Amino acid sequence: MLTKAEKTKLFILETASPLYNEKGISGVSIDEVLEATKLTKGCIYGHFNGKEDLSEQVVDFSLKKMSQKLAVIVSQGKTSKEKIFLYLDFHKNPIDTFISGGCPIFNTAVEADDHFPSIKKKVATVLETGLRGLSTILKDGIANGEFSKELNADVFAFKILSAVEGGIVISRTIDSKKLMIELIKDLKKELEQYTL
Amino acid sequence: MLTKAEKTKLFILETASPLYNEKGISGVSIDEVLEATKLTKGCIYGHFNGKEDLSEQVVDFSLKKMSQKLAVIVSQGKTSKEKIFLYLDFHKNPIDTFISGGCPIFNTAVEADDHFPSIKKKVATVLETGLRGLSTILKDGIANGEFSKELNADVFAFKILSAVEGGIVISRTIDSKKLMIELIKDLKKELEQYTL
DNA sequence: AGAGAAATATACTTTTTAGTATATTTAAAC
DNA sequence: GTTTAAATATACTAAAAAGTATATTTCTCT
Repeated sequence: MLTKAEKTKLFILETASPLYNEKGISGVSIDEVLEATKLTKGCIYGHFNGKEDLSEQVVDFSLKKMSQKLAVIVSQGKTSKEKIFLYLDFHKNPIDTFISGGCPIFNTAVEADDHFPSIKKKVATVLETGLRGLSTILKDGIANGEFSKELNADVFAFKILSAVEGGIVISRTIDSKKLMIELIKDLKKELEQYTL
Repeated sequence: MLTKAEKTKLFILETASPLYNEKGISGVSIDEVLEATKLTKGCIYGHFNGKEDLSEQVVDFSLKKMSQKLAVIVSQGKTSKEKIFLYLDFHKNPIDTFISGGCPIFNTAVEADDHFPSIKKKVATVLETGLRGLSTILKDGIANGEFSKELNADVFAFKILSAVEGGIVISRTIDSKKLMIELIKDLKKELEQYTL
């Protein structure tokens, strides 16, 4: 059973998570978190050591939540191909995302890049794990005869991840998921070419 | 000839541009712009109506600068294939970018997405223009017999843009351009498959 | 159920950041 | 070159945001 304090902390993280994902780390003030949670300073500062600590923990929470979700999605697939297809299909709706505001991994990567070194490190780990995950699925597929040896797993993993994440941002900005859906179809077709 | 005021304004935009690109709109304070330019409040507020106006004009400046650069790059190519290859090659070094801090179009797209509607509109236009540009090059290539009719210009344009932009962000975060270089090779190879 | 500890609320201070009023300097047109 | 308008600097005010001290409530453990 969770103690009240643990529940409250989780509630803060859950509530602040979309806020940070929409507005970015620098775009969110403590007051906005108070407003969103309807809690008070005493409470927030009881759970976090300050703005920086709060930001880091919220970002961490979002990154973990997103990573776990993707891991679950992919794990539903039996074959390697199914796993990749599930991963792709998960991104069919870039407008309404799992956490509101787009992909937290990517959003954080863009913002942390040049001025949040500790957070940048965390995102780097998440991205590297994601890349390795996709690449491993593809390599397994090659090993068990699903895919041709011609398939370059590392590069195709990077291609999928880059295209999907990039596609989300563009789709959200131009407010249309049409091209995203076609991109996913296209990436599937590309993988099919390597299917034995 | 430029008047002194015009020069100063341009100098502010030039100097603030990488700052905004690195830290994001919400991450930059007026004081940081003063520090970077070594100018004073009176001067800045003489050229801009406030933080919002400054932000918008800086972002606008960066977007224009980047778009123009890309247009020039692409225009160097004689054939459609050359144009696309030049566009791809331009992104071989995602660590040291044209404007420091990555691609301003993409960075702005991510941040403006949910809480800077007027800026979001501007980025949307830039992205749409970029997409149309790439797509037109591909269609021209099909029309003049460079590429097969099998090539879906709109989708491939979106794929290239998404993958390249996404690839930049990932490469910068994991601090390695290795996969980006391979991605570019791979995208070239993909286009080669449609070359007649 | 009651005592002690933890969590939360309230009211405050400090710091940071944005913005303004006014003086001074510099550029451009005559 | 002098005048006038524009550009820039200085010193200030206002607002917003972060952070703290202390009181009160609510859990949790015996």
